[in-house]
Amino acid sequence: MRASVPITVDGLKSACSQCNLVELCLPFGMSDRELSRLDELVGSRRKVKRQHNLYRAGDSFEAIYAIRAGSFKTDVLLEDGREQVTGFQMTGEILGLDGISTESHSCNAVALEDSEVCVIAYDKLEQMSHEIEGLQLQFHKVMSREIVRDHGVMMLLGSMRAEERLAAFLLNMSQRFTARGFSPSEFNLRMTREEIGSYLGLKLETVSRAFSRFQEEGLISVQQKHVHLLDPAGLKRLIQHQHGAR
Amino acid sequence: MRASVPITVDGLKSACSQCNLVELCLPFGMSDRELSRLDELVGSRRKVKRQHNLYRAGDSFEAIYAIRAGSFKTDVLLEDGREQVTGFQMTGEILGLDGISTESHSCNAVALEDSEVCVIAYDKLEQMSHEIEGLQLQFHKVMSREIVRDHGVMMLLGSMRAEERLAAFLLNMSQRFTARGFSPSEFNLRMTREEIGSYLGLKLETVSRAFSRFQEEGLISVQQKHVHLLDPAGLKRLIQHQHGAR
DNA sequence: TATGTTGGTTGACTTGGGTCAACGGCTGTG
DNA sequence: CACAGCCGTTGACCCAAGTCAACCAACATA
Repeated sequence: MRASVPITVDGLKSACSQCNLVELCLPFGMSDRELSRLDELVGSRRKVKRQHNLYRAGDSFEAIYAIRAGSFKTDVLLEDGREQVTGFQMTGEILGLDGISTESHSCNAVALEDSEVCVIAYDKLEQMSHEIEGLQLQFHKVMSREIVRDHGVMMLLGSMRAEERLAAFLLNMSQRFTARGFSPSEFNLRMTREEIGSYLGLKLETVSRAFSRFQEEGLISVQQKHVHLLDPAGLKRLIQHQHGAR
Repeated sequence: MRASVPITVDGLKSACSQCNLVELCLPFGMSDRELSRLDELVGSRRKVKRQHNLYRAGDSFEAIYAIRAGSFKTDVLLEDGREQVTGFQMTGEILGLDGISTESHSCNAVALEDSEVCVIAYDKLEQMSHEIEGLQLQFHKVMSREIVRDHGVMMLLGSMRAEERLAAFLLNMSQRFTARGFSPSEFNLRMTREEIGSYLGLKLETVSRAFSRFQEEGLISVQQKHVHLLDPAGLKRLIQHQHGAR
C-alpha cells in the first residue's frame, strides 16, 4: 500500500518516471525503458484553484490532463440551465478525452479543491504513440475504461433506486481511495450533496435523506463531508437484492 | 445525400476502399492512399442472426466490429437480472470498444435484425495505427465520440423527464437515419418498447404512453415500430423548455 | 467576535412514473 | 394457414422521489 500524494514542490521535475502516481496514471504497465522516454510527454504542469475551470465546453482541444493533485468534476449543461455531473476525477485519472472527437471540449472540468494537473499536448501524444510501443495500448485502455465506467453510470441512472445509487457511489469512492493508499472505510468527500445528486440523477434532499437513512441503519456514519463506512458488505447487499426496484 | 445501404452480396471483396459506408465508419477522413492500405485491416465478415449475440460480457477481447448491415443493441446485466441497454448501433458504427480496457468484453452485443459486421482484429489495428498516419487519429476520434455520446445519455437519464427522453431519442434516431441517406421524418424502429424503455430508464408502459401522447398532440404518428415525425421542431422545443422538470 | 452566506437536514405535501392487470393485434413457426 | 406467444396499449391505483419551506451548522469575511 502506497503513501498519500505528497505536496507538490514548485520546480520539481515533471517526470513520469519520478512520479508516484505511475501505477494509477497513463504510464501504467509500461517498461522502465519506455517510461524514461515518456518524461518529455508532460510539457508543463498547471495549478487550478478550487471552483475554477480547467476547461469549458466549447474550448478548443489542445491537450489532455493527468491529475497530479486534487480532484475535479466534469459536467454538461443544457440550454435551460440544467446541469448533469458526468463524473468525479481523482489523482492519476485523465481529463479531456471528450475533446478529441470534435477537436473542442464537450463538457466543463471544474476543480473541487485546489489542484494540479500535468498537461499532455495531444499532438505530442499522437506522435509518441507511433513511436513507443506500450503508450498507444495504454492510452486506448484509458479511453476504453472511461467507456466502461460510463456504462456503469448508465446502469446506475437507468435501473437503480435512490439508496442503491448512493450505496454504489460510496463503494466506488471507497475503492478509489483505497487504490490511492487511503482508508477504504473513512474519507472526506470533496463534492456537495447537490453535486452528488446531479451525478446520481437525484435531488440534493434525496441524497441527504439517503445518507441519514444509512446512518440510522448503522451502515455508515456521516458528518457533513466526512464519511465512515461501518458495513460495506451491507451496502453491497443493498445493491444486489433489488428491494422492489424499478 | 447518399443512397441506402445495398444488399450485401456474398463473396464481395471486404475492402474499405470499396465500401459505401466509408464516410460513417472508421476510415472517415482518411486519404485515398491511406484508404487502400486499410483494405487488409478487415480480416473477415461475420453474419449475426436476429437475437443472436455478437459477443457477450466476459468473452475475451480479440476484435472490434464495424457494422456493415443491420443493427445492434448493447446491454449490461446486474446479478439480480436487471438489464440496462447502453446503446443502439447502426451501420458504420463500431462495436466492442469496451473490451480494450480489461481485454474482455464488459457488455453484451445483440443483433436487433439479421446483420453483418466487419471483423477488425485488435492487434492488427494497433499495429497499423503505428504505420498509417490517419488511422490512429480516426480511431481515437471514434472512441472519444463514444464517450461524448455516453455523456449525452447520462444527461438524458439524470436530468430529463419521460417525454423529454423519448423526444431526444426520436430526434437522435432521425438524425442517424438521415446520415445514412434515409428519410429524416419516417423510419422503422428495430427495437421493442421494452428495449427503448431500458435505454431511457423508463418502463415499457411509460414509453408506450409517451408515444400515444405525442400522437394525440400531433407531434408524431406511430403504428407499432413505424414512426413518422410530424413536428420535429415541436419535439426539440419539448426538450429545451423544461416543462417543470426534475 | 459579529455576520452574511453557503451547505446540509428534516418535515409536510404533491406528483410523475411505476405496478398490476386486462386485452387486442401482429407475426413467425410448425 | 392456424394459433401461440410476443408486443403494444390502456386503465386504475400506488409509492418513491420531487417540491417547497423552515431551520440549523459550518465557514468565510470583515
